[in-house]
Amino acid sequence: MDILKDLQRRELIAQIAGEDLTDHLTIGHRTLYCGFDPTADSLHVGSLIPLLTLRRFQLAGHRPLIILGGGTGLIGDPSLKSTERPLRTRQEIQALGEALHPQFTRFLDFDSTNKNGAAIINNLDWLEDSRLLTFLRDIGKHFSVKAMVNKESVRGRIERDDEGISFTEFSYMLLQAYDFLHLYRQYGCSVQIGGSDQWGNITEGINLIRRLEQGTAYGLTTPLLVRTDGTKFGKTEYGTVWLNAGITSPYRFYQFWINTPDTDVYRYLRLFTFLSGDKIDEIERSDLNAPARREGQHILAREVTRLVHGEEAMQSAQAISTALFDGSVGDLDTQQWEQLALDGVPSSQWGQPQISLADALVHTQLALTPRGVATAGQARKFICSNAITVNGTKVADPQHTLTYNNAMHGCYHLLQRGKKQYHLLIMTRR
RNA sequence: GGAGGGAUACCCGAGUGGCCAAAGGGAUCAGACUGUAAAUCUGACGCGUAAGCUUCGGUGGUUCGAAUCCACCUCCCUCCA
Repeated sequence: MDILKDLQRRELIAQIAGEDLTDHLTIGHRTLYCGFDPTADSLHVGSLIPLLTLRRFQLAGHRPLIILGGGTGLIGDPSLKSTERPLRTRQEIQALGEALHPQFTRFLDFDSTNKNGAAIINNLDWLEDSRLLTFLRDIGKHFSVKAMVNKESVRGRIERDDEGISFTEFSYMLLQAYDFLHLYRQYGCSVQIGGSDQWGNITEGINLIRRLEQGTAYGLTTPLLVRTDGTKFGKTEYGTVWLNAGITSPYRFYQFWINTPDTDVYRYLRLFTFLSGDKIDEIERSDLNAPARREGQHILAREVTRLVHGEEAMQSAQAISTALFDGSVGDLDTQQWEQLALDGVPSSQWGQPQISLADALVHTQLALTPRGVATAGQARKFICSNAITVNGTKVADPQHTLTYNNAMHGCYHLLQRGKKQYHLLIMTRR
């Protein structure tokens, strides 16, 4: 399989550095890398693009390296960022790095007995001990400030009157170039991939390798994802969609993909799944005949959730979705209710044997006014305007009261406002 | 330092003595239609079941009655030095 052709068909290539990259990848099995700086305690859906691209390369026989930016994270990448970031402490960076570590292992094969087994390497290992004078003489001499200043990734910061850039951040591209050089020397790593914001950093690395090693290295960037409606990819009303199941539940994750607009779904299938291009075209064709089925969204949600959280979590996310959106809440068993309570929907407890529906809507914050406050008046309005569903049944009676008796399994009341806002009220018994 | 203009609800913005809880637009939320979509239409959008209560930068004042008039204060903008 021609990996580049596949990537191209999937629209995964923004830019390529090195004209003969195809030959390079065809002639032999190569080592490539992508860096991830620990800027949060979880990766998010946006990180999936480079991560899955590494996997695509691995499936094509190449060896992927993940560089955990324990060193570069201490400096901060200014690329295409409009403001200077505050420095994080070493402890913070280390903690974030440790949190990210397990997330990488899911997507690649780390079997070291395989020739192309993946590895995770922390660039703190070599950046930590580099010596300032040596670095400035041996590495710094090969960088032209003029060229660096002209990089699109920092030009905005330099040209704007109201924003600046510290030398610390400005030096970031030297470190990343140095990483590439180090990996080229130590691991024979000849290809770097990254998001399109990394283009400048990647090409500097390639230049450095050419100058110091007379070697040829390559770069490939993936496009910046923008939804067709112009909103930022990976953000929802619930915030960023993270890969960590403890932060973004598998159910919420599944829902994120289910809600993909039609205009984006086939592109996402290409970008985020390992279904073949032909298969995806086929899905698109069949959806054209039956758009109401939204086969594309379901397949997308299934595939990506399985990939990130595993078969079991995907199944339960799917079961919860079906129960919630097809109004068959009564079908849920105790175990599924417990899971819903755990991370499926927001939930809270109520320690008394009854509560009026209106009060419950205030208590659970579902009766939110446009200003963002939950009030009794708003609760009544919602109930009277037919917006409230309790355990799958519309309730329009403002006097309705929740009790043990009308609860599911004696304690669960699934409150729903509108189509998508849920809250699980659990009535506890003393 | 001098001259002028301004501050209205989440945002923009109309309102210059009562008919103002305050036009209009956007955002948000709900309903209808749908496919857990888009578009569209309808409704809600200070708090309160209601009577009513609290709002128009702040503090006082004039008035039967103030977002509106007066005084002072705070902040913003423009022009002249």
